[in-house]
Amino acid sequence: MLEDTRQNIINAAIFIFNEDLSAPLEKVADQATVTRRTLHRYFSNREELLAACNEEMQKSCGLAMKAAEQRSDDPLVQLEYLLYAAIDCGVKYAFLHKLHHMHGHQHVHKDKDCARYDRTFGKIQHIIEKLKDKGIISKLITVEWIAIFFPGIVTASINSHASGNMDNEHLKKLAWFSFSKGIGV
Amino acid sequence: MLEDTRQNIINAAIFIFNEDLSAPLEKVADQATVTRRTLHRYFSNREELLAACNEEMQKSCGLAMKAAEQRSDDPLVQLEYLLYAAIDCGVKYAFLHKLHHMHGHQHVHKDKDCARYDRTFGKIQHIIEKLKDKGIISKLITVEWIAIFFPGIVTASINSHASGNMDNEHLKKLAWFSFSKGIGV
DNA sequence: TTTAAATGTCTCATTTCTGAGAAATTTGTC
DNA sequence: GACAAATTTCTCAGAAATGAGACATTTAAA
Repeated sequence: MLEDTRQNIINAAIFIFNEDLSAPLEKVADQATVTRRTLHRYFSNREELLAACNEEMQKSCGLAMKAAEQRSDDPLVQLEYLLYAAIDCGVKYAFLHKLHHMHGHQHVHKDKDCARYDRTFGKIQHIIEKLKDKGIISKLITVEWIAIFFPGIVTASINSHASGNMDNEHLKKLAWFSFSKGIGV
Repeated sequence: MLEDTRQNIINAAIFIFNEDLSAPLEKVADQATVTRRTLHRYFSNREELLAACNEEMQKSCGLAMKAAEQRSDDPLVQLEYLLYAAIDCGVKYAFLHKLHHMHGHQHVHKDKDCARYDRTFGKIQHIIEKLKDKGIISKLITVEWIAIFFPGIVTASINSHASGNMDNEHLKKLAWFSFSKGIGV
């Protein structure tokens, strides 16, 4: 119950902060159907809560990405699973990505947190390069663009899932179709 | 000069609010290199400023989309121009889209503002349907997904543009490649 | 160069957000 | 049902954000 509440608050925070980073903590409490007072017993301030969100997102996304990658040896299949995994991570992926690409955030690999982020998502870039070498992906498409395109597709899928009028598995298939065709596979 | 400042503040607000809707107004003022006092002389409160942002985005995006559409009669070419126009609108497009798809915003066509938004971007959906009827777009891809995919590509392009390491025209071409292939053209 | 408009500076009252103590209430467990 | 833990309720003080008045300074245009 104790850990439940804590986790519950973190999830609520990720959900709220993803849309409005400076939202009052009361909104997070409301989202978690908890009193602001309770929230403060778990997290003494916004910074601490944000740190917990970050930890949760890093851990959760990290595990999901790693598991996805290990499901196959074929880089193209890996890429497909990685896309599905990212979509499954949902808001956790979206918010983590936002934090690391926000204006004002200096993303440097030297930073512990950025390094961890890079370790989780750098795989994708690596796979892309491999596929490009093999000639599976059109040489005309730059790696930089694909690195932007991938999270673009993921956040699009998450938005679609949020608006709710679509079967999740079908959605993922569509996302993969658009992504794979979009990089010239 | 007077209208300059006003416009300047609005642009700054769109930029800041797009990333952080509840950001203190001081951040907007800073972004506009103006005092908070000056900002308040133009907009007596946050709500008024947001309304002005909305008006600016609607007007600006509305004109751009209309112009793009009129550059051709071929629906596929229209779609391409619409994508370019949306990317050119940049943060204005991104924030407007966000506002109308935010959790908590009930998007109903009856609402004046939502209707205006729909009038501007409904064209895209209409074109998609036309292309689908003609068999140019794969029947397997749903219109709902494309309606999500389009803004996904646009925001991806905007993010890429923001991170700055890419030529704008090239970026647009890549975006169009990924979008058109991604919908099965 | 003068003059009016616009902006900046300093200040202040008000509101909202934050963080936490203390007691009452609910929840889960034995 | 009794007990302990967790949460709520009520409360309050301090911090931050907001909105605006009064006057100094800058800017642009005649």
